[in-house]
Amino acid sequence: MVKKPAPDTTRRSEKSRRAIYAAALALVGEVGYPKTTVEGIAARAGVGKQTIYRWWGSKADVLLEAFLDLGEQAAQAAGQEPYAIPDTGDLAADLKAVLRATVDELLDPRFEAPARALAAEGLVNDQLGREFVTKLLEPQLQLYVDRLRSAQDTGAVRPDADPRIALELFVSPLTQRWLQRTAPVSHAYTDTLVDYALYGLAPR
Amino acid sequence: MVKKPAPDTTRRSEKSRRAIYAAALALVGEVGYPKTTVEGIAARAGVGKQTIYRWWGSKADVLLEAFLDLGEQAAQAAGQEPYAIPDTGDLAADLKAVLRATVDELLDPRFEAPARALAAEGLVNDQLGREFVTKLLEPQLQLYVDRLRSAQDTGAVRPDADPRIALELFVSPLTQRWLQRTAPVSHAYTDTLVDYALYGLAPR
Amino acid sequence: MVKKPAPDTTRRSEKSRRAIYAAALALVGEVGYPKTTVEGIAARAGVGKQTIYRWWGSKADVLLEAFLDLGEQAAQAAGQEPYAIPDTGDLAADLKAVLRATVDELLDPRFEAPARALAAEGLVNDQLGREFVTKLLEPQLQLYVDRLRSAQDTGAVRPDADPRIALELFVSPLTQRWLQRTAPVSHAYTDTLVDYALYGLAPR
Amino acid sequence: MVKKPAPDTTRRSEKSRRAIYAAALALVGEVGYPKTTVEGIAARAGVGKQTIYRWWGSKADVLLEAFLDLGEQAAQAAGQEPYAIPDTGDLAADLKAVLRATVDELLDPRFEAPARALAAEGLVNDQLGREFVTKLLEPQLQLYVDRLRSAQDTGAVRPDADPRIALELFVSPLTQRWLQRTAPVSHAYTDTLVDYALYGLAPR
DNA sequence: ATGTAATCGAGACGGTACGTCCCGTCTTTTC
DNA sequence: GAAAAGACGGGACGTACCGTCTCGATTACAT
Repeated sequence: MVKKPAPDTTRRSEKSRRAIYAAALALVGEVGYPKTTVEGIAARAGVGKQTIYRWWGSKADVLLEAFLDLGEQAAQAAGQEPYAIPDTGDLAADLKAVLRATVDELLDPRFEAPARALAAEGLVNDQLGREFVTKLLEPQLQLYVDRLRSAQDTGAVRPDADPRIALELFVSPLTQRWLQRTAPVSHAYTDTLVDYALYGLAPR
Repeated sequence: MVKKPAPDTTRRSEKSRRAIYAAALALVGEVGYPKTTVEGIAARAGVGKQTIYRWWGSKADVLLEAFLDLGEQAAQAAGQEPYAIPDTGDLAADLKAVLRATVDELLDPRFEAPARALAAEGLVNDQLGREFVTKLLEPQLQLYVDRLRSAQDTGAVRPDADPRIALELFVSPLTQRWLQRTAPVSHAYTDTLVDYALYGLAPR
Repeated sequence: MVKKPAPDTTRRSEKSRRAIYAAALALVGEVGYPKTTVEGIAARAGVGKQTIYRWWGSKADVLLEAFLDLGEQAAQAAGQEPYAIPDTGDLAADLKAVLRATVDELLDPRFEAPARALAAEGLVNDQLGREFVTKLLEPQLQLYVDRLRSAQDTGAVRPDADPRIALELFVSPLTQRWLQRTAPVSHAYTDTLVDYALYGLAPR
Repeated sequence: MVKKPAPDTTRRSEKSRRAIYAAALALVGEVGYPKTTVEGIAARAGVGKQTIYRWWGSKADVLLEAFLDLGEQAAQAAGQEPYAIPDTGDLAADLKAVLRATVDELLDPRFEAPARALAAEGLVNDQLGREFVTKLLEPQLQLYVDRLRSAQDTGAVRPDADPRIALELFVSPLTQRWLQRTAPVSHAYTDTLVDYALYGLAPR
């Protein structure tokens, strides 16, 4: 197998990289992912196609990095953002707060188009799906695992519950509603999810 | 606006339709959705491209119909299938049974590739997403709504719980694990989901 | 070896073919052969690139056919063209007349650019060179062979002279001057060539 | 207009220049002129592309210089070569001898590829054509002019013949046969050319 | 039983985008 | 300050499919 020689990262044009990120995100937002083309990104970024192919393997790769970068930018802009779920002692309140923030983010049009596109591509493209999950999804989910573990310590959650599964009770429904547009998402909705998940559907 | 005259359905070639379904499903399984092309389907089905464009609007449409047809075929083959969730009086048992069957289906390679492809396309293509949800997803979910309503009548589920949200506690996690491959799905997993959803994460 | 299936000639678009010929000749004339691109020809002809690649293997092939067609058009337009060198009995006069006509043609800008381009490409591209020679050059030269043979019958040319070589004495110098622009060509020049060739450089 | 400052010739790397010549000639011989690229020459010569663009304007320029250099090398290697046509008093014999040597050179594969490539490029590229003719062709032809002038002094050639045209009678046919491959070249062929040119085609 | 109109397999067509190859320029580091 | 290295913006390559458009050949209905 002939591996093409890796390009020299130290010579890379930062300006072009930023322009490519911006163009990719803009195009996905404006014309949608399927109509976003490498050629279009290059033209919009004022860049040669080869500059894209030199550093990325596909438009999906570009978009993933652009999206990760967007997340970092937003994080920095928001000041030192916690990267942890608050722990006020009131689990229900903490989860509801975080999920409300998540809802707001999901409804932000700047995030929506690329996030949806990446999720879709990840379903069908194994390699990208793997990256999407490990780089974006898992770190988020881990925060819930941590908070639930803490709740188990204080007795707010049953000690035998598997936190990795438990978090799915409120996270997955939200994700699915948003991705598949089966129904609108709202703060009331996520509040309800938390209540159902914590206290069960069966009468107490 | 000139609407193209609807073709004469009575003259439609049943043989071609079936060949197109078969070719579409086979190709999606073999080379994946993105590499499946209308041209490829036509060639494999021994059919002119126009025959596809005459009856469907895109490869996604073809695949959706092919998949619906596949479902019907499977249903008929399986004899009278319930199209309802059993109601033995034991809600937990009934849900676990249905979800176990669902897991088995999701792991069937014949279903996996096209289902995943359609889900992915639906995320990014509004019109198809809508159809996917209404024709495939909603009917399934409605069965859970019905069963949960019945459970509310018998007092097994709190009367104030919204069944449409309640079902998401166990259905969405399964869907997401399967679609995004965040973790493997199994009978044990869905059993756990049902328990958590019914009895809550908080200690009783 | 996988030979791609020959396209169906009967379905070929005559209009596109003509448009491609016209575009190719125009572009070679306007921007020169090296800057003439398949893409440019397609755009100018209002044709998809594939339509060119379906019927020709390269821009050189296109130009060769376009040029042959141009010759046929011109021939038809000129009414019954001779396709033979006149035979008035006066060999010198006949050759001078034909060569003067050739000079006029070589100086016609409509012929010059494509002819020069094809000659150049033929030097470096064996396959095209072969075609250029057999389809364009040889038929022309054969006319001289015929006329010289006739001259040998009447005693105007030595019977032991090889006509195929003899004709080169006046044809090749003209060709080379024109192609390589070593010196201008004119009626006087070709007249001189005929005289030198017939009567020799040595004193009589 | 800003003319780029001429680089400092005294600092030029002789080693690189030689390597570039060698690479250019080798590549033209191996893959042909059209597939010979500046990038390829640079890589093969172990040289940066800029080093080529600093000293030459195009691959044609490089090849022309490389070819001229090759000629000088060959000349030096062959010992002090005459750079004049021998003058034994027998014009026919002298011309035949020189033309036989020329035939040998034309058939030498080391000369063939680059010479043909340069001739072809010259047909289509005015500037290079001009250089090719003045630097390579004309000096050669001038030798014939000189020898024919001398022959006119001794009465072996008619005094009113224009030597510049006369030489074309035997030189151009040879050139054309070789370049356009209309027919093979050989010693017998050039001998015949000389005879025909000197004594004419008409019976004496 | 025949005429006729629509579907069918086939595939050429005008296009768009692909991913690759080079162009000629520019920048960085080394000698 | 030339040289090796190679990233850059750009343009064209030749290919793959798109969705539309003719072509006969077939087919199934209305006469």
